Order: sequence, then C-alpha cells, then structure tokens
Amino acid sequence: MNKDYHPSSIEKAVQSIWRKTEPEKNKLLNSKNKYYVLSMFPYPSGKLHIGHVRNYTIGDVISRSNKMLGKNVFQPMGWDAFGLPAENAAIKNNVHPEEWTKKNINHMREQLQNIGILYDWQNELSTADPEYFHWEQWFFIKLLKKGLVYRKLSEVNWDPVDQTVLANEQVIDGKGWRSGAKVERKEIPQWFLKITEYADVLLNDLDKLSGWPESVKLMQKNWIGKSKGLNINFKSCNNDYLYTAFTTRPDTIFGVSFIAISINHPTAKSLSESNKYIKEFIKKYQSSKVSEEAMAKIDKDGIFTDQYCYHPITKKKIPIWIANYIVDGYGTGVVMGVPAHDTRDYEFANQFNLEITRVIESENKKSDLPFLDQGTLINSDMFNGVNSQEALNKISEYFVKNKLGEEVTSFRLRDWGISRQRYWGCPIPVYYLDDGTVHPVPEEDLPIKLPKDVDLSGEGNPLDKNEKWKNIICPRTGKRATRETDTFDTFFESSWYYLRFLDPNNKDEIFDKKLKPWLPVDQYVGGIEHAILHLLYARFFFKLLKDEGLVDNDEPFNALLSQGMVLKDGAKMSKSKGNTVDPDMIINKYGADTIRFFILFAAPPEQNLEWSDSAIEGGYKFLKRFWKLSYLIKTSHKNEDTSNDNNILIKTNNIINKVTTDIFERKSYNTAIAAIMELLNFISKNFEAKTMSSHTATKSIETIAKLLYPITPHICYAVLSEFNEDQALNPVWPEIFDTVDENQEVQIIIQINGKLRSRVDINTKLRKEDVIKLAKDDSKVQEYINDKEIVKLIYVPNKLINFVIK
RNA sequence: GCCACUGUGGUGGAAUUGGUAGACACGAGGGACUCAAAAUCCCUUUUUCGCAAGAAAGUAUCGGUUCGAGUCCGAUCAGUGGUACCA
Repeated sequence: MNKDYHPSSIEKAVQSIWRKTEPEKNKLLNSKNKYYVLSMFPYPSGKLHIGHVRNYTIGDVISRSNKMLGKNVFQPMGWDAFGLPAENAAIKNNVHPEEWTKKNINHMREQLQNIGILYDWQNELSTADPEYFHWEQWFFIKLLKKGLVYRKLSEVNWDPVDQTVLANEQVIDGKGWRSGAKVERKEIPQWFLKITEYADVLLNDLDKLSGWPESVKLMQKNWIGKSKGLNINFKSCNNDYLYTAFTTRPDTIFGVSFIAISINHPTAKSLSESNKYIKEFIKKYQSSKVSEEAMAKIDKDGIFTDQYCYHPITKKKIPIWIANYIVDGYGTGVVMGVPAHDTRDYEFANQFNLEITRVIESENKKSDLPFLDQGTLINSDMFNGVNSQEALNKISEYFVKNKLGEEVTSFRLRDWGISRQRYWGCPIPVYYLDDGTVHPVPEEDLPIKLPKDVDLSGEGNPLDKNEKWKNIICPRTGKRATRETDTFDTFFESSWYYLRFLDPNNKDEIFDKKLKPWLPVDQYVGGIEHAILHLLYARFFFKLLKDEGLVDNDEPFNALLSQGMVLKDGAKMSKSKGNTVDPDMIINKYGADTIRFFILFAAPPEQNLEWSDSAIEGGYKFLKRFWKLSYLIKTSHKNEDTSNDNNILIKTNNIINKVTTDIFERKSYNTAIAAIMELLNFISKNFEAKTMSSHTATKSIETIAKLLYPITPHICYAVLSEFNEDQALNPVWPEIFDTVDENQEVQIIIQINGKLRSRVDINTKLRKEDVIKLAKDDSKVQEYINDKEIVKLIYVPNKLINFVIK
C-alpha cells in the first residue's frame, strides 16, 4: 500500500478493473430482486456541468448502496439528443447538428466514466438514433388511429424577418434573438395530443405515488387544476350571440359589472374591421410573447367595444370590453368581471372607472376590497343573507333550471402541443395529399429519417425548404404528396426512454415483453425543474402505453428524488447564461472521489446548492486522512490492548445505524458523510493513542470503507482490497458488531420555565421519581426554585425535566 | 401575477416526532514542526458583557399557540424553480 493518496492513479486503475469485469449477458432476463435506478438523461450540450455531477452521483449512490444489499440493480444511461441548442450551434458555427451532438455525446460519456458511475453501458441509447425514434413514430401512428391526436390552429412567436417560429427563450424583450425584429403572434396549424382526456386519471393516480415528494405532487395537482363551476351565458344586446364565461364563483354573479373578451375573440376580430381604434389595440397586443407568464405580468389594458350584453338574472346592461390579459387557451376567452371579488378585475375596473359592487360580506368585520374569500351574500336580490357555500349550489341550480348556464368541470391543463417547426427533432410520420387529406406513413416505411443535406441558416424551416425530402409519392395511391415538415416536441422522446432502456437494440418491437417485470422504475432521480412538464408527460405517456397493452403498471416511477438545482451567482446554471462550472478541472486536481464526496456533503440533495469552489479542499483533506489512517493500520506494529475496544465498537455500531437510515431511508447524504467523518476522527484518535487493538482497528477501517463505498467507490475499493480483497469488487453493506451492553448513562437537561438551567447524568434504568428527586437536589435548580411554588412538572424520559415555577 | 420550495454563525450546513440551537466541515486567528515554505498536527472561533465562573440576546421580519417553537399557525419581506416552444 502506497503511503500517500494519489487519486489519479487509484481511480484509473480501479476504473479499468470495473471495465474489465464482464457485463453479465442478458442480465435483464432475470428480474428477481430487481431494482431499476434511473437518473434523468442529459441533453448533450457539450460538457457535463456540476448539476449533472450532482444528479448522477446521487443516482450512483442509490445504485451502489442497493447493490451492496444484494439487489439486482439496473442503472442505464443515454442521451436526450434532439433539441434546440444543436440547431443554434449549427447556425452559429456552421456544424451539422448530428455531428455536433455526436461529438458532445462522446465527450460527456467519457466524463461520466471518469466520475466512476456504474452504468449498464450496454443499454445506452440516443433519442436522435433512428432505431430509437422509429418506435416513437410507430406509437404516434397508433395514437393517431385511435383518435388521440388532432390538428388545430395555435399561436406561436413569429419572427417576421427570419420567417421562423421562436421558442419563448429566443424572444428577448419582445424581439427575436437573432434578427432583433419585433416578434408577432401568429396562428399556425399544429398537432396536439389529448392529454386532457387523461386529466382525471393523472390527478387521481397521484395518490398512488407514495414515494414522491408531496411538493411535486401538489404542483402537478395545481397544474392540472380541476375545478367545478358554471358556464354562464350572457346574451348580446345587439343580436342572439351568447358570451359564455366560466366561473368557479357563481355566488358573485350579482357583482358582475363588465364582460372582458380576449383580443382573439371572434367579436374582437370582427369589430376590428370597422373600428380603427380596436384594430390598433389588437395590433398592439398581438406583438407580445406567447407565454402564460408574460400574459399574467402584462400591464392591464382594455378598450370598450360600444356593445353590451344582458345580465342573465337582473337583465341589466353590461358593457363588453376587449382586454389584453384574457388568456385564450384557458376557459372560453370570456371573463365575467367581478371587481369587488377578484384582484385582476378590481385593477381593471379601477383603471377604467367601471362599477364596483360588493356582493360578499366577510363574517366578522368589513374587509377591504377586493375580498376574495367566501362570506355572506349582499346586494344579491333573492339570495341576500345566504352564505357563499350554499349560494354556490342555489345559484347553480337556478342557472341550470332556467337554462342560463350549465354546470361544468373545468381543467387548467391544456392539450399537449407536440409539433415544432424545427429540423433537429423526430419527424412526424404523416404526409398530405394535394386535396389536403392527412395520411399516416405505412408501418413498413418507418422510420422516417431526417435528411442530412439541409440549409441551416436560421431562416425559415429547414425541412420545409428541403423540396427533395418534402415531396414524395403516396405509397398507397401513387399520387403526389408532401411530408409533414414539423418534428416532435423533445418532451416526446423523454416521455418513454425508461421503457426503451430495457431493450434499446430491439429491431422488431418497441421492447421485449419478457422484460415487463423490470417496470416500473424503482427510483427516479432528477432536477426539480422537471417537476411538472417532463414528469407529467412521462406519466401520461405511460398510461397511453398501458392502454395499448404494452405495459401493465399504472405509473412509471415508483419513487422520485427531486434534486435541487446547483446555482451559480444565484441562478440556474445554463449554457445560455454562461455560468456553468466544468467538473473536469476539479477531477484533474483532486480526483472523482473528491468531487463526488464534496457535492453530496455540501447540501441535502433536495435543496438548492449555491456553488463555490472554496470548500472542496475539505473533502480532499478528509480522503487523505482516510487513506493515511488505512495505511497506518495496515503497516503499524500489532497492538493487543483490547481495553477500549468495546466502546469503539459501540460507537461504530451507532454510526452504522445512523448511516444506514441516512442512506437508505432519509436519502440524507450530507449527514451520512458527517457521521462517517465523526467515526474516522474517533478511530484515528484512539489508534494514535494506542487505546484500541489492531484487530478492532482493522474492523473499523473496513467498516468505514464500506459505508463510504457508494459515495467514493475508488478509494474504498483500494482500501478494501488491502484489508479484505474478496469484498473489494462486490462489497456487502456492513452489519453491526457484537458488543457488551453496559449500563447506559445519559445526560438529561433541566429547565426552569422552559429555560435550560442545568444538566445531570442519570442511569437510564432509574425510575421517574428518582430522576425528579435528583434534579430537585441539583444546586443550580435549588437556587432557582428557592421557595417558589412548582406549578407544573414536565418529564420526558431520558430527555428533560421542566419545572414550571411561580 | 399564479403554483411550489427555501431563509439558522464570516461561509456550506446539523438539530430525524415540538424538548440541550450551531453537529460535521470551510474560512479566519493563534501555536507546533521547518533554514523557509508547502503539507500535516494542536488550540480558539454565534454576538454582547465578564479575568473567570457565568449572564443576556439570538434561527429573515412581525404576531400567535404551547410548560417549551429553528420546527406548528397567521401575516409580511427576500431569494430560487416552474409558468405549457430551454431541457
């Protein structure tokens, strides 16, 4: 054993041993005791960043620790290879997206291997590989035939100069990132998947996910946003047109003082033809970004249409306004304005001097407007004095009975728009005949591959411009036809990759049904930023797969660890912000074990971690001390003094128990590491003071090597191979040692009126009365009690005594 | 704006079920070793007062519940993530 710790040579040697260990052939055919650990696969953006290292180290700790328990662990890795950055790189540096992506993948694979993550590399996949997206296209056609896919007009950010659709990220201050042109909203036909048909089951099945964080489930629940309410019809005063507004608060119906419609509402559009002010208003707000966030933050503006509709009960005339803050896709694009009881309506009404009528009174005292809670109805005709809860029912009944509206269940969730006007994505496998009809590509012609030779200038849609690829002959009729030039949203690929990981090279089917027992994923690990979209889409996709009979479970991910972000300068690390940290430099300087150790020690996995490189040295120092102590124990003369051994084993056992719960149950790696450090310090002191036998020292250092093995596997392999060579490659999780249980003394605290005043050591076997007597006799306590009366006494066994005195 | 989360020493964090706030580290200060440095080791390190024993204050802010609150409740402030075309 070398005296000094040389991580680079140790790590290289150990990694080469791991590589040489033959992967088990057809490992997945045996699913007994299976444990499927999945870390979210990366977008191959070029280099791994610290966020990746954190994610994959956590996944590896879970993998390796469960392997040490004897589980049959599967941990795959692959590449979410389609996406926008590849196209941006192509435009900027004139490299083909495929070439760029492949180069990145090769580099990042090497980086992952340098960190020492134990992946089943034989199951690697890339979503840009036609063998992968073949089955995505195949499945899409099944969904199309089932009627779960449809086309409709939908708004996008349009760059009028580059003649291209922009992602929200590419719109900066309302302008195109490349051209600088003012972005317009434009409606184009797009493909949608009917996720709303699954809204209820996606909501209800959240209850089955006991291994998920409550916060993620809550976010998904709120995102789906199921609400019961009323669609209320407001009849136009000019004609028979009905403005239908959805509300969850029919109890405020008497407070309606205006109707607001979106700038895309048919009425707004038709009025703009004859009214130049309305036309200008619409034009002004058509150039804002298409995002919920932008809409919600926009300064409210509106324009009166000069038209009215009737209040459905009072028949009063209500003005109709066009407002810039009404979202089209949500609800009906019509809002009934109740300023007294809605924040946004209140703001709008104040701005344009519209009537504000309070119709709900708070229970106790008068409260400020807008008043959002429920209460008692006032100014509401026959419903005065009724409370909100009751009024909701009564008013709904009234509306239904008089055919003025209907009860509806509404969801916030919208259908999933899956088409993108981009090159670097999976082609949508349909084509169009000249008569406009849409046809799926026959199964035997799949996969539809991307053409290599494309013009990636940043102007227009490369596939649409590629006449050679686009124009085809219909395989069924022999007529001229054109391919769909849209590609899939990249969330499409990441919605089912966990399935394909089981059988990535299968050329005949999406995966071999014999591998079904490996589902669902036992532990999924990934960033909290995916809490809603990716995880919801993947859950949805899994339900689609189930309905197709391809899988048997309800949910794809049994347990989820949603890891916090690694922030730099207070913000998410991303290439576009230029605040990434390259882990290579740290690995070169300190080794992979140090970076693994540090990243786990720095913060609990679920919390955000603000990166700073100053503290990493501490982890390195610890590993050096671990190495040095191992060396000393290995090489020093035998010591047969066993007098303190029992205490050392008791301490070791405590730490084994602590680390076991921290790693397997709490997933609290920072505290597990702190406990291991504490044990090393303790043993180190005793060993130097020669207060423990060599035999016990060996047992202790071996225990540390095993406890630390999932976290820093290279150094632990090297240490274990010195003490217990059989276990170096496949270590077994340590069990506690036999010890002599001595009478336990424990320190309890004594409080006077809840304030800590003294401590006493007691034997745990003492009776309550004796402990109290001991406490009362304490000199400090006597000083405080003096001749005061003890009003109350709190006794928590082995913890504390609290005297409440007067 | 809305939804979710977070806020504890100079810094990262610990306190697992409401019961000793600051474990374990980083940094800083002092010391040992050395010709010197690096490395290593030892001591101190929440703040204020005090030679000390000790006392008081203290977990973003304000308030509440409780014998007892970092932990529970209400309000406020700040930061982070998401907000449907970044992934």
